[in-house]
Amino acid sequence: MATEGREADRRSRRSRELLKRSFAELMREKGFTAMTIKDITDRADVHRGTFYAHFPDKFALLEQSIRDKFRFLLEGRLPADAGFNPEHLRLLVRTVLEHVRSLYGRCNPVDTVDPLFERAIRGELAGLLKDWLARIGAEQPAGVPADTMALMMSWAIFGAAVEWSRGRDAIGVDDMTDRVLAVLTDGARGLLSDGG
Amino acid sequence: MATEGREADRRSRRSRELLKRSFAELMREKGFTAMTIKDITDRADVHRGTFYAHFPDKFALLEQSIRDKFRFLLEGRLPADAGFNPEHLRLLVRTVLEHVRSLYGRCNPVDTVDPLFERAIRGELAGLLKDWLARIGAEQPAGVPADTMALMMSWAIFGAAVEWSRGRDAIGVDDMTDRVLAVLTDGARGLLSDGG
DNA sequence: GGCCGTCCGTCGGTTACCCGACAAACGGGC
DNA sequence: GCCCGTTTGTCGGGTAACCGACGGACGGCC
Repeated sequence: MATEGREADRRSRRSRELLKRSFAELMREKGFTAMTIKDITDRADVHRGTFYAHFPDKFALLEQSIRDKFRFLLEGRLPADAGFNPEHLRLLVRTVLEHVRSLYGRCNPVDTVDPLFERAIRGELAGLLKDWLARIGAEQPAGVPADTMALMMSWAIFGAAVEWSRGRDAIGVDDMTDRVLAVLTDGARGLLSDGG
Repeated sequence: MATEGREADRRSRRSRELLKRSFAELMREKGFTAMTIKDITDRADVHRGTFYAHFPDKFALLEQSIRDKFRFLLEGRLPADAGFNPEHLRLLVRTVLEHVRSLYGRCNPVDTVDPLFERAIRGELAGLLKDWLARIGAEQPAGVPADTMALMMSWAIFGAAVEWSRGRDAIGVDDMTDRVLAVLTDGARGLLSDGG
């Protein structure tokens, strides 16, 4: 499986890259369900067995390619050395909102791979947040470990994005971003302290 | 070394191809003497040691690439199932004449790799002729084995081409082709029988 | 002269990959 | 139902490629 480590053996990196590339091409040409493992490996000029050394099945490769695409999107908008601060968090939230909406379009577009998309994007999101938090170093106020914090934030952001994408009463991206940020930074404190 | 066999291991074929491709690119970009083995393998994304598993040195790769180019040129002009007959032989001779002239240009163009070019093209030529003769099957009139016949023809054709390329008194390609063909098919019989 | 950086060619140990074959699951046609 | 072709996922044995290090050759520079 090789763990996607970035300093892996040269051969491993190459095979992975070849598989991803040919998968992307076939995605455009005949779509996900139509393509077969052999199609992918033939085009990548790689033995079929090698596929299974890298991915458990076709779905894992799809998920990986979604993650890659999302990561690529983020790298284009965020500075390379981005950390956990209001400005970057705003950019992040906004990007997720737009990306999810563009995927979900109006109705749910894809047949059965829906939860796969969610896992992929949420996973990438959580990973990024975890990195940011780790770079700050300090523990969170209430002794919450960074992992938990990152995970919950990723769910929150993603959930908001999905809900917003489906909603008929579409408020603007900017407004929605504001709301999400407000919840992320302050939580429900306001409601608990003075609300009923 | 892997003997260039066409049904070799997939990995072998791929590495070879990557090396050749990156060699060709570097040939255009910085030339033969300027490029280093590491340049080639870096671009091919292949370990330096792998290079030596395929080619003894840079010169062997150059020779191989010349052979490939010449073979490609021939495949474009000759039918795939070409055999030993007057029409194909004429095409072959003509192609060699033109190719050699285009390489040798006016003066000798390349520094020290001159004999390398000769070996490459002659070798390819002899191989092709040997295939043709083998497909006919029958032995030659005087019991000359096909190998010898092919080898001598290749030297003859190539020598004529070189001489013609250098000659100031340039007769046309067609005329020269005729002459070469005449010698190839009839040898010096005419001179021996009635000439002095 | 001596020093240094680069390139060459080779080697031993490790690993990712290839190959062919296998059983199992699926779908389509009779 | 049964049969058949295709795809899937797995496995054992063999091998090409990787990696890192080595000694040596070459050229530039002080």
